[in-house]
Amino acid sequence: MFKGIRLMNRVTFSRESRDFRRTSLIEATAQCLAELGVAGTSVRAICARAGVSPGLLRHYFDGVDALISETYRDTLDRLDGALESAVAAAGPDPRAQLIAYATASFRPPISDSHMLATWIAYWSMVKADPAMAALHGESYAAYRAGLATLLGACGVPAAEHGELAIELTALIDGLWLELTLDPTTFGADRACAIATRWVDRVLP
Amino acid sequence: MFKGIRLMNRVTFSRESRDFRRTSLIEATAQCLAELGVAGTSVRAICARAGVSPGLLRHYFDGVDALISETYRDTLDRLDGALESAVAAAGPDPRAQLIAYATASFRPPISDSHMLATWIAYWSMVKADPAMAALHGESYAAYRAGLATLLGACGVPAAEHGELAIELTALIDGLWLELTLDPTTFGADRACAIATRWVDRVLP
DNA sequence: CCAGTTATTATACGACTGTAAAACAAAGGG
DNA sequence: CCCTTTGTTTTACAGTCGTATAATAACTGG
Repeated sequence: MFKGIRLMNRVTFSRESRDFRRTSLIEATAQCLAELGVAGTSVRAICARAGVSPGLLRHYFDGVDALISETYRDTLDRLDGALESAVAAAGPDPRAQLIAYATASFRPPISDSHMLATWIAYWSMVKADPAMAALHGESYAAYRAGLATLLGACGVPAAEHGELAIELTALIDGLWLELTLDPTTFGADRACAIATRWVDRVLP
Repeated sequence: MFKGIRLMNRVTFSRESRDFRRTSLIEATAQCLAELGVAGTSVRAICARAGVSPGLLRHYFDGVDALISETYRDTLDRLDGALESAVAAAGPDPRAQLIAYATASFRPPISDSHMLATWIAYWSMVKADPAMAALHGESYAAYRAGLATLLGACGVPAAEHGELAIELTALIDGLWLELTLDPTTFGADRACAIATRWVDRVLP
């Protein structure tokens, strides 16, 4: 009946690879941010979610800030993947690809009412951490470049790519922000319709 | 030489009215959020900024969350005032008024690179506090209603006011967000130009 | 099987948090 | 001048934070 019970009750554990642990912690971080917000996300919450003890975080990352930074990088990579998938699924028509790229932000996995908390965490750090600011700048530039390419394929003159890419990016960001802040104002379908209307207004 | 020195060194203080103290604390909160971000804003930071001791906050507000909520309300009131001023300064031309309303967000006092931290604090609470969510909803609806009125004055058919108001609001929010996140991507002038171009594309 | 390596747990630390409440003193009125 | 009211300071508390580190044990190779 008492077989296997330790007097000191230290938990048994299994060793995992460095990659496995880092990935688990990154995923746990994203989940905690999304579900608990910035205020509820702590070393203890993350490690509990990852199924490890709190001291482990500092073994694999320089600190909790470094972990959040890596999580941001991971999130951006996933977003890139989602955008590529959306465009590929749209088929060969340039207009359809542009609309797919533009409206991907209003669908899972990019849009989820929990994602605002995640982005709030990242934005908080962008102003304070040059590495995060650089990540943000690169990501934003890449997104706009993707839009510019698709606008070009739709016959928009090259001289207009830059401004229109900024404009459409801003429209998408603004719609996404309100969608996550308050999904009752308008829903994903309406956001898609608005973005599509913008595209059709602008295309030659 | 030792005249006026107390043995226990308790600080001298002066009494102020309830209104004065509440207003001081609200202003101190906005300043702390803007300059120190969410992570750096605490009861002690706010009260130091307001020139009072930390225990005073709980005398005048139910807690730090209630203070931030009031500060949000105050911020929204100030924004309303700034929008009204911008429109009044634009003169009687409907197009000029619409553009003034739309571009006010890219100029002080609405746009300031420190304001992102303030909005991040508010957004964090919108998802958790129904009163804050209600404030947000009312504010957003009022902003859109203002736009719809100005669009109407410019000859836009009534049936289009709703969608166009959402679209322009989103564009402004998205431009504002990027402007505060990274002012090097494009500046206030370029944001104003983009918003103005949208207006002229849409007006009959 | 044993020894060595190192992933992991457990624990402690200093610092900070928001809140609570006793003590003090500013201010006004009698 | 004295007393009362109450705004304000001071101090304490319980709790949480991220980090550091000693101890333990999982695992592999000889």
